[in-house]
Amino acid sequence: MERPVIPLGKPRGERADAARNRERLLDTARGMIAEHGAEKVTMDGLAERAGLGKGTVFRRFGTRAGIFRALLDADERRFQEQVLSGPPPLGPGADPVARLIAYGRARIAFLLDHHVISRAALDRAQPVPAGDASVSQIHIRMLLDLAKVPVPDLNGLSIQLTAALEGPLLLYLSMPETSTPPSMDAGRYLGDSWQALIERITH
Amino acid sequence: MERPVIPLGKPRGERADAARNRERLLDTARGMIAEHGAEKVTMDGLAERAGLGKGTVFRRFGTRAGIFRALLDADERRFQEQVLSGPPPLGPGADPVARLIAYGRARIAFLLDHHVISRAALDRAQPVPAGDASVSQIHIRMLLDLAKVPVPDLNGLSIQLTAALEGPLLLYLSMPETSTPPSMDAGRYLGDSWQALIERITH
DNA sequence: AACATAAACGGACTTTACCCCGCTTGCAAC
DNA sequence: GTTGCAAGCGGGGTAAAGTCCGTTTATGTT
Repeated sequence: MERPVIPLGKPRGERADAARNRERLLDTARGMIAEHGAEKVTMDGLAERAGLGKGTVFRRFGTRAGIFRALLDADERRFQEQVLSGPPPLGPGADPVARLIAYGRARIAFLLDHHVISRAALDRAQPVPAGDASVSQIHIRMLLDLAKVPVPDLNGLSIQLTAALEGPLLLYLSMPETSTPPSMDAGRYLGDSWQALIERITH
Repeated sequence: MERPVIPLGKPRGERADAARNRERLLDTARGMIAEHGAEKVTMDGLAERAGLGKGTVFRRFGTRAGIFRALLDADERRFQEQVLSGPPPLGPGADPVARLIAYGRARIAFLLDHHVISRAALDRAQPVPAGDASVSQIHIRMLLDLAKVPVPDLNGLSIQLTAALEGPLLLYLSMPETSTPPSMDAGRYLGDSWQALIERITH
C-alpha cells in the first residue's frame, strides 16, 4: 500500500525489446553502409529494412548523425580499452612521450579506418561527437602532465594538440596533394608529422 | 560571316542581372541572419524575401552551405588583405615568429566573430570550405619557412598548426569549461594558448 | 492472473534542401 | 533595330529529416 518515498533506485533500465531493436538497427545500418555507403543510409530506408517504424529509429538515435555516433561508440570503446589497459607503448607502462606518440599514431589509424562513419557523424546542429574528441583530449592532457612538459597552460595545449591530431581527418584538411580519399600513406604521413610535433614540443 | 576558331576569349562574364541578384541575395541573407539567426535562414524564405525564385538561389549558391560560404568569402578577403599588406606584426615587416603569433590571434578573433556563419558553412557533403583553411595553411607554412624552423616536414607541421588553430572553433571543441557560445574570454584564452604553442615550437 | 504505468512503437504529417525544365532576357553581332 | 542564344529565372516536384500522438506492450506490483 505504502509508496516508497524514493521508488526509483534505478531508473528502470532499457526495456528488452528496445535493446533488441537497437541492436537490430545498428546491424542493419552496418549492412547498408557496407553495401551502398554511408550517404545512402536514410532513416526511412533503415526503418523499413529493419522492419521497424521510422518513429522508432528516431526515438533510439535522435538524429541521423546519432546513428553513426552510436556505431562509432562501439568501436571507440574497444579503442579506449587498448589505450587504457592494452600493452605499451599504447597502454600504460611506457614513457609518457612514447605513449603520446603511440597514441597519435593509433588514433590516426583509427580515424582513418572510421573516417566515413566519423564524417557522417558530424552534424551541423551539434557538430562534435563530443565523446571522441574529449576522450582524446583528456588522455593527451594526462600524458602531457605525466611527461612534465613545462607549459603555462596544459589545458590549452591539450585542446590544440587534439585539434592538430583529429582536425586534419575530421575536417578533411588537405592531405599532401591529392583530394582522393585518405590512404594508408596518409596515415603514415600524418603519424610521422605527429611524432615530429610531439618530439618538438617535449624537447 | 566567318566564325572565329576560338570565339570565347573570355567565357563571357557574369550577366549584370545575375550580379545584381547575387548582391541582393547576400544582403537579404545578412539581414535574416541578423534578425533571426543563421539556423532560421531557409532557401524558400530567402528567395521569397529577396523577391526571387527558389531556383535562382540554388543556381547562385548551389547549396545552403554555399550561401554562408559566399558570405564568409567577402569578409575573408578583407581579412587576407590585412594579412598580406596591412601593418605589422600581422602584415609583412615583422619577425616571422611575431607574425605567426599575430596571425593566430587575428584568425581566432576572426573565427570567433564569424563562428555562427562559419559553422553554418560546414557541410557534410563537402565539409571544409576549402578556401579558409587552405589560405591559413599556406600562410602558416610561409611564416614557418621564413622563421627557419628546423623541422623535417614543413607541410605536415603547417597542416597540424592550421588544425590546431581553426579546429577548436570550427569543431567547437570544448572551450575551457562552459558549453556556452564562445565569448571574448575564449578568444583571449585560445590566443594565449596559440602563442605558447608557437613559442614552444620555434624555441 | 490481473492491473497500472511508463516506455516503446508506427506511420501520417510537416518542413526543408535540392532538382528539373520550360520560359524569359541580357548581350553582342550584324 | 533585329536576331540568336547562352545565361538566367521561377516555381512546382521529390526525397529525406524530424515531429506528433494515438496505440500497443513489457514489466513491476498486488
